[in-house]
Amino acid sequence: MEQTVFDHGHDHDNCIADTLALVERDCEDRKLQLTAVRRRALEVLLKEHRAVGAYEVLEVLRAEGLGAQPPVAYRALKFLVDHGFAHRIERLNAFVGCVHPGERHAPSFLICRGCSTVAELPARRAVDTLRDAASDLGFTVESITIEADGLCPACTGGRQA
Amino acid sequence: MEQTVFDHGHDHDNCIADTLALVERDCEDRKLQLTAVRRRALEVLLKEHRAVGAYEVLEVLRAEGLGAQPPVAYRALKFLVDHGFAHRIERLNAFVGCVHPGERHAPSFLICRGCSTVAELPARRAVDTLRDAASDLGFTVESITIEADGLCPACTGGRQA
DNA sequence: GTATCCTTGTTATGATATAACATTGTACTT
DNA sequence: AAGTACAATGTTATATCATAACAAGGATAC
Repeated sequence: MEQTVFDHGHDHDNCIADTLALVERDCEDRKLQLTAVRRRALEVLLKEHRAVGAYEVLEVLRAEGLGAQPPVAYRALKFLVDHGFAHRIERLNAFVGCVHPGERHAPSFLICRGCSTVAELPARRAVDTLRDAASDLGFTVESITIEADGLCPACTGGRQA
Repeated sequence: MEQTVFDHGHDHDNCIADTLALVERDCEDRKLQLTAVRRRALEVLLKEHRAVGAYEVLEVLRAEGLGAQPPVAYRALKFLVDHGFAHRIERLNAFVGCVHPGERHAPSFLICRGCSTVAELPARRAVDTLRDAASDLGFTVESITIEADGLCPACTGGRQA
């Protein structure tokens, strides 16, 4: 079974550090500038496996003198999303750090409405199927969003009904 | 192959009338009030196989004295979505009329970035697969969004690159 | 070292969405 | 027909999400 953020025993400090290291590496390889603003924005996302709004990222940046206006946050987030270091969660108009930065992947997301935790699951099969079906209709797919709302293991059985 | 709004020769007037009739029927059966506001909102959506924003719906309602403030439009749209007569397109923060009202179905959407046309495709398989995968992780799925952005047949090969 | 491009800073505004509360309409009961 | 309970609408005000447009600073490449 896939390892996800719902699992216990996932070492979060290393999880952040490892992902950051991967992203740094990737940026060097691809000559991308992981500037202070962008790096900090990514750290904010990675700190929690939860969808974080642009204005929430902005608050942190602002508190640290890294940018005070919305476009700063939106631009940093756009950079992260464009290069596969973060994903936009359409249901929430918010963002999560990517747990497989750099790797080509076809993610789907499980979004808990109890705690806002977002888990990323591979959805290669579903994506290929949809692409093929679209192609049969003459529709050229450029990007796909697959998101499920519901309750995570920790929030199931509680009072979130 | 599935019949979609990309097909030529689809008789749009009948398409609207037929869908409305189905919805009326369904509302009677289920004792739902298809009020003037709700009915008109649905007509606006059905008129075009395109995602329509809440404020665009509101403009029509306002012009016809059916409600002047945003909550009126949002409430009508919520009614339509809640009862399966319309779908929300997360990518666009907008709405489309459902082409299979009443029927239980697991829709996915092809969204053309050229002309904003939205086609609905069945995605039973993908939905079941995701549900199962989530279930294995202890996550209870309540609703699923599957959306693809791209170019429809008519817009492909043009200057929309 | 200067031209170029990328990134950031800032102002202003646009677009989407809902909370809260008052009023009206509908349908069911007696 | 009056009462009552609930559903739907109307309205004000405001929250939340997002970007256009332009100015200035910083990195890189010749």
